[in-house]
Amino acid sequence: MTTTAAQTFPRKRGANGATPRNDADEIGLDALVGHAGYAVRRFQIWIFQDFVKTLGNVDIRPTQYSVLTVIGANPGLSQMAVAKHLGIERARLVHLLDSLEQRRLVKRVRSKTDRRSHALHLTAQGETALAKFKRLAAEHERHVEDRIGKENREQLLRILADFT
Amino acid sequence: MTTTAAQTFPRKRGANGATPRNDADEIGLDALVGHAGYAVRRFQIWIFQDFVKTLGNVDIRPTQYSVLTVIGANPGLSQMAVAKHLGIERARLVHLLDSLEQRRLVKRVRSKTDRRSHALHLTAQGETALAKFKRLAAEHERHVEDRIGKENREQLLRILADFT
DNA sequence: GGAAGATTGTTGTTGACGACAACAATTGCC
DNA sequence: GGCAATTGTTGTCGTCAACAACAATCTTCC
Repeated sequence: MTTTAAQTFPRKRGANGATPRNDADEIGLDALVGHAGYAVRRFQIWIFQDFVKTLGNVDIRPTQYSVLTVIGANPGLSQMAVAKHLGIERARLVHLLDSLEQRRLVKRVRSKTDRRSHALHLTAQGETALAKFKRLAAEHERHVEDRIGKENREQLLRILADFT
Repeated sequence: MTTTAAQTFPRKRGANGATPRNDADEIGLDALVGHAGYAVRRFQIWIFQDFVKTLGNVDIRPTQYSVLTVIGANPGLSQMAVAKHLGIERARLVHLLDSLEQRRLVKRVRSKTDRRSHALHLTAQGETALAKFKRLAAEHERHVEDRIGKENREQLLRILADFT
């Protein structure tokens, strides 16, 4: 391995099974090393799974969380606006909101100024729920720190800042 | 073609729409900033799209590329082995290989030693095709460099090295 | 003021993907 | 020799991105 990297990490991951490393078979991923997309994809899967697991009790998935967070921070947004700023398709957002509205976390209010659009708001229940979700999300974020290291996480955020 | 996506961060991304930045509306993503998962997800989507676009002419998707690469580097692997080392489910690999075998890039050979399993090999055609794919993948990798910077890309790879 | 065009929410379809469950063929173990 | 485990396969389910079409509603322009 010419990779001067990875000395700060636990070598093997036993129990949690997130990383399927070579177990004494030593197969060469070779050409895949050096591909940013591959590393990012694997990491994204890991992070996603941990998020889902950590917020499992409250049954909130990453996309749902991002929607709630944006609405909470910007009440009255239209679906179009939320979709655009999260990079979600508006068609997809419809179902997401259907679900969140059924759970009484979000409500759609017809806009007075533009009767095509809906103004999105958290319900009172949604507000308190979101507060809880945020605590759990922070816990998840600590898992990330534990996994890749505090400084590495910060650098990651810095590097990817303008994708947010 | 080569829309040569974004050489040095055009502040706004108009056409390709990968990065939905605020267009003079200035909505607060606020709470989402600081979430590694969110940044990674957005980045992953961007990188994925660029890969698909760059390898669009040859009709190869990231997962297919990773399968071909691993088989090319380790001829004779079983499906189980490939699946495990790529973190793909063996059920899913079946369809991937069906497609790649139809395109005469890969062939399944019944193993002599274990007649349950298939030894996977690239066809001659598959070898030359993969060489071309690798050149295109390298081009894609340059797009990543252009997008986030050379050092940042290297740091990213270093940070995520043990997920590969 | 009204027709033409754009936008917003909605419904539906397609395809890639991860997660599971079940099954036949085969192998390994005792 | 029999029984559990493994391998490839098929199928289902739910998430997600990408489109396309549509009705209701603005906006623009003549």
